[in-house]
Amino acid sequence: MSANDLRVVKTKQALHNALLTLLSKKPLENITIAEICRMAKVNRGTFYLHYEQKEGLFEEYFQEIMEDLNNSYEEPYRAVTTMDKNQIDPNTIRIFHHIERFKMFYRIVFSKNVPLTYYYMLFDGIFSLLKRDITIHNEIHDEISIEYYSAYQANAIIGLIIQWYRQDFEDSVGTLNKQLAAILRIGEKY
Amino acid sequence: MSANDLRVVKTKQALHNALLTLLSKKPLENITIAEICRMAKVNRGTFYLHYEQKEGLFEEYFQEIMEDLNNSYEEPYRAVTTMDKNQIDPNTIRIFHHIERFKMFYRIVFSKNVPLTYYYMLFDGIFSLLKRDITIHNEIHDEISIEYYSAYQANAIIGLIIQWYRQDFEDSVGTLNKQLAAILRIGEKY
DNA sequence: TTAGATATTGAACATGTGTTCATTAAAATA
DNA sequence: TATTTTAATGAACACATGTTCAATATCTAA
Repeated sequence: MSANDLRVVKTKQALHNALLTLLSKKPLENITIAEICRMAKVNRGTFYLHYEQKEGLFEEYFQEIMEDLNNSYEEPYRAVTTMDKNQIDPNTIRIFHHIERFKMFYRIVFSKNVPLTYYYMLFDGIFSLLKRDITIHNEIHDEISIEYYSAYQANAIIGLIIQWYRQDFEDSVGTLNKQLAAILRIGEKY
Repeated sequence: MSANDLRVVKTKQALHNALLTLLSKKPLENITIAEICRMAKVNRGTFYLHYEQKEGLFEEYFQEIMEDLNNSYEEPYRAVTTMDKNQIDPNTIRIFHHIERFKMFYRIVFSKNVPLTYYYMLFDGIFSLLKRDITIHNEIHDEISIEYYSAYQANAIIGLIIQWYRQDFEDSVGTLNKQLAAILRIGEKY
């Protein structure tokens, strides 16, 4: 199943377009494989040649979005994990910008009938970014595992995003940034 | 559909037992509604009279488990959110005990093909507990929303659990408690 | 205990899933 | 361009989903 074969490229493109069209009309959970194939004019058997479930198709979009997350990150967010938390400029925290930018996708990712897979993709994305920074700045006690610490921090941020999502992303990106900055400052109060 | 009607009780019991038996043999995702009904000797139409998906059936178990979480909590965990983080006795953090106790269930909850619903049920459970404590001790700046803060802390803990789950719960409960205590102590270093 | 209420059943239907296989069409490459 | 390789197709299969409806069985309340 050579990925360069024009036939493969054409088929996948057709499926992508069909899914995107359908997603603009109804949620992923109500879209059937048969439906996607009918719209893409691709044989249903061919679908199974490339994917196991419709979720596999959706995941291909997700990859691109995760790349944007990586790009969004770059410099800025790492400030959060460094020592001088008072010095954080909330506007340098790019992750909430990224979520807002792909709001439409994240509404799917966080909807309750969708499989956990997408959640894990987001988690892994943030996890890697944080882990890299934490390792670089190795600002950690011996007693703490970098894995656990990264998982803790990554999912904490997703916690904010869940809360945000549940109000349909009504708060501004600035609000989210400020909340995060304030929470991170709490530890220092005492 | 009176919940007291003996016929209803009998039907639900049969479905519960069937699901439990099947779950001991294979993951939820590979169990079909038709299969559950065959085993329970309940008409498939009757299933749809009570539930929409097999997940609805599973959720009824989840309720009981969430009650255990509430009981597990009680006094102890609240120490985590109080000010003197140095004083935490890791053994008072009961949540990881709870997870370990229902390991078998949480293996399902965290498996990637399962819908997000269960994750949210766990999240909401921890969220409420934390929110209650945070409100009681109201140890928070004006600038921080209790909702966001609770979501942050609740999901952070689930982050640890995810990491734990991914190593198939090999670490001991004590290890998890120590990791959490150590992480919470970090903020105070500076 | 009986009469009325209602949960359960079985059958049927249109549609979706996941798989197989021989045939056909389109690509790669020599 | 001709040949070879291989992706896509269409048809068929057994099974699952979700829904409807009249007939039946079982409960509740009088």
